[in-house]
Amino acid sequence: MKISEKKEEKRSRILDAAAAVFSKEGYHQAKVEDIARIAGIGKGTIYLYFKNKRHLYYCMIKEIYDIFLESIYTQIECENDLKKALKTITEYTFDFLDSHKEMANLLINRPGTVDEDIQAWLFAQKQKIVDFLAQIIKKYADSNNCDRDFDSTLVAHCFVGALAALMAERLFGYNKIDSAKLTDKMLDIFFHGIHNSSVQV
Amino acid sequence: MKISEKKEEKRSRILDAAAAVFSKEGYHQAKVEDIARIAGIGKGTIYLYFKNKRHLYYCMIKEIYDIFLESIYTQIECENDLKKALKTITEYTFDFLDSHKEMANLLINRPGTVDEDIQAWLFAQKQKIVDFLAQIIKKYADSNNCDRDFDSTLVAHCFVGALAALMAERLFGYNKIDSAKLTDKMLDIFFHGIHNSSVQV
Amino acid sequence: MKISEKKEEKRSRILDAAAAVFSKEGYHQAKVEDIARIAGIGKGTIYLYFKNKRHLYYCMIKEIYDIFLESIYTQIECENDLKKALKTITEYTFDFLDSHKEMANLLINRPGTVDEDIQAWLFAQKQKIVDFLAQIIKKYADSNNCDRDFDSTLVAHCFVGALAALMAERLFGYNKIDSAKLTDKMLDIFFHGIHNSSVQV
Amino acid sequence: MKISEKKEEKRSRILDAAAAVFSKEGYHQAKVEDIARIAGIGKGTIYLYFKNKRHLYYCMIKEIYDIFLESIYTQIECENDLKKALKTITEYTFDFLDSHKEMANLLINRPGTVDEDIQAWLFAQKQKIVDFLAQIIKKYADSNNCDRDFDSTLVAHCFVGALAALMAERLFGYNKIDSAKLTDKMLDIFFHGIHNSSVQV
DNA sequence: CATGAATGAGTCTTCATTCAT
DNA sequence: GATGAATGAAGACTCATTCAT
Repeated sequence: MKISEKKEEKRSRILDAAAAVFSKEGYHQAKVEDIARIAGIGKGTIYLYFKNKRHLYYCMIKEIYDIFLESIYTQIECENDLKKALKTITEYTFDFLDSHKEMANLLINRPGTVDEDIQAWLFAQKQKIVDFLAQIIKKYADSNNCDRDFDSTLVAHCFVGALAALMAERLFGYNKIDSAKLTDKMLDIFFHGIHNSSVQV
Repeated sequence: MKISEKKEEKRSRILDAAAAVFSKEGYHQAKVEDIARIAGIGKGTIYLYFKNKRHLYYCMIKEIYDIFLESIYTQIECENDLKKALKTITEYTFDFLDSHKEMANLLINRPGTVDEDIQAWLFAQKQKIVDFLAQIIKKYADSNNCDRDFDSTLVAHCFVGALAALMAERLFGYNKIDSAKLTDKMLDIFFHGIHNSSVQV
Repeated sequence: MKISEKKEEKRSRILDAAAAVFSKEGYHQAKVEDIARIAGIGKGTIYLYFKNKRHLYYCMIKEIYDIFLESIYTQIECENDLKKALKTITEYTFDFLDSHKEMANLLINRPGTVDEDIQAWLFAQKQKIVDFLAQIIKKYADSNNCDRDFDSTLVAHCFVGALAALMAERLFGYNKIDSAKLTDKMLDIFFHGIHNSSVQV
Repeated sequence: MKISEKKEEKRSRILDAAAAVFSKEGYHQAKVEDIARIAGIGKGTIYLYFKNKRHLYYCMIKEIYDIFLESIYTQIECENDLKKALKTITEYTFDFLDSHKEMANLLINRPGTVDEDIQAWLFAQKQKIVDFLAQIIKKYADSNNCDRDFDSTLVAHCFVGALAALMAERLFGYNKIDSAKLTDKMLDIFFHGIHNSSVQV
């Protein structure tokens, strides 16, 4: 127990260091030796925990994704109101990335840097998010006897895309209004569009 | 004149080869030698036209962006109807990427691969697009005496994000409906949102 | 006593494992960790018995040589008939290597793999064998009032060389006739040469 | 023509340097960088001529063998007298190794150091020599209506083995009598054996 | 005593870049 | 101008050895 805890703790230290270095330098510029130094361990030790640099990168990204997705799922699972669900997701996303700035940069601006396998994996992850969203959007549309006919998957893609764009923007300093307000604004557009509804009345 | 034409032509050949290789391999996997071979010239010749690999990459991306942006601007400049303008932009974007698939992949999935400078430059380009869109959206909102109060820059970000997401999706095979239909669907969501407006009436 | 017996037994297990691994992989490809695993002990334990990898290799080879040489000496020591002595040596050598195939391969095909010291030691061992043979050949020549004038050391070298060559051949599958027959054929050549003696008569 | 000559010359320089370094250090201790330095070129240049260290080693050994074998074949091809043929081979072998001492050491004492493929290749080369010898021995036996019944391949193995043993001995300083005398002594043993023929008369 | 987690020295190999021709 | 042979800096990875437990 103690040993496996220790190993887990060291593995975690390596992943943290990897996150820091990969985020700052990008995959190719990052040096394994730097990651080791920052983790406070020897170069060779990394290879006791991860098969190679690529594998370390993959594990690091995977962990971030897993934490993120699991958290989202947990928060949403009992929510039946679409607006509330999307609000939760959006706000959580903003907050999550606010507290993982470097990783956010990596994920948003340098995603498929390594090779096609990892690019495909990242794509699959995004697909999962989109499917999840599409599902709850569909439920909403059905339950509201919505007369409008929209492709919920397409809607989900747009939503995720918009979210990603706003996060990217946020990362570079613009628009540091708090996440709740930003969420409200974004959802307003998403739910009502930009059409001047007053005209319709 | 003849000489400078020849030079221009060779420079162009190099950029094309670079686009092909960088798109397929990504920046770091791409080898200068391969680019030279595909361009049908000697390795050293590339260095007569471009300072180094990084510069070649930058020039190549810049050219794609310039062609793309200029084309957009030209098509839009006299358009006063927002819907028509966005439709033109969206459709053109889809078509452009359909005919530059490899570059699209590069730009969407491996953007800031090289270093922070290029990442910043790419960010600036995107900003330009967003600003341009925000401007025409603003004009639309003002001219319609729109009662809704939305941040046109934020709207522009969402629009660009959604567009990017749909293009990424398109690249990987889903949703091969023609660009005109996809554009219509997307704009519908963008203008009217997903809210069940029938309820409101 | 019990303890030292236990130690001896463990040392022996390590040497056996070393023989197996070194034979299969060669000195440089062999990993200390593999030897430890096969010996069923921890990696560090090996270093309680042997100073380092090189020393382990040396001890292992030395043990094989010691067993081999001692056995030869014992079998020969009272033999006065050269032909019988050589027959015994040759047959025993073939049989010994038949039952230590991997080691045979190592000793014959990858002898001085490690460094000059071990190479020199191996050379000295071979020298010992040659000297031993030369001695009994000399005795034979003297006792027979042999009129031919041959350098018994040179003869011994030739004999050992031929023996080694036939063993190498044997290792790779050719000539799987039994060792007794092979011995007879070889000794016939050695004693009478290939000259057509019938012509002389 | 000039270029290919130059390339050939450089390739040759690398092979010479490789022979020097590999002979002195053995395959695994040898550093590619040292070979480059001794060849008077940059480290990377070696990789323009040879796929990798292993390939360089293989090419180097192969060249030595090719020169050696071709020379032997040429000298022997018209020789019908076995004794003269063997004399030529033996003497040439001694002289060749006298003038390629380091390589001789490598070939004799550290042959299959690298991996099983190279070991197998070396074995095949030796086989070729043995077969060649066996063939001329057979011819001799047949043409002399030799009444003795010996396996010419086995004889060839013994001969090659004896030769190798004497060369090994020679390398370490013993027996620096000239190659002609050594050859005579050895062939005498080989043709007439050690049996006291005087007894037979 | 025994262990195996940790270490880091050591090396091959790649490839952007240069420069003599 | 154009070339491509030559270069060497740089970095991932291995594994013998140590030492805290």
